[in-house]
Amino acid sequence: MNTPKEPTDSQRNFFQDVHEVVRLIPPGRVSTYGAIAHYLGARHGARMVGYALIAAVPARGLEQVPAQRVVNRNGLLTGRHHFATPTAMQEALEAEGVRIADDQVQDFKNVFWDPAQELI
DNA sequence: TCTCTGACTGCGT
DNA sequence: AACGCAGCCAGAG
Repeated sequence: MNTPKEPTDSQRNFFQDVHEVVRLIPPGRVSTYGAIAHYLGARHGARMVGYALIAAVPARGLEQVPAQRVVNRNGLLTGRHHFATPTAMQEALEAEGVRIADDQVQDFKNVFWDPAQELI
């Protein structure tokens, strides 16, 4: 059987794959949806990466999937509204040493962590 | 069953 | 340089 309870192994695999990459992001560093999508093959589209994070909702365990370390290509905390609190994402990053200003990561290029380059 | 939106990005005009 | 559009896949109405 194919476990009808699950949508499809392929989809679920993608979700878990994203979670794994996000989990590999070191503290004090941030990554982007596009970087992760590209690392996975860029065939899913950055959108799905963000969508996968929704399934990874930190509400279940922030340490399990540090989605706060994932921002858009502009270094903007686009998904902060999805956290338990609108400032949870910012505070979580600041707690790790990442400076945030106006919902935007400072020195983004400096704290940017590319899985395809660092996690070769 | 069809349509729309959504934690995005890159390209074209 | 700035603005707009199309592409990616999946879940919800």
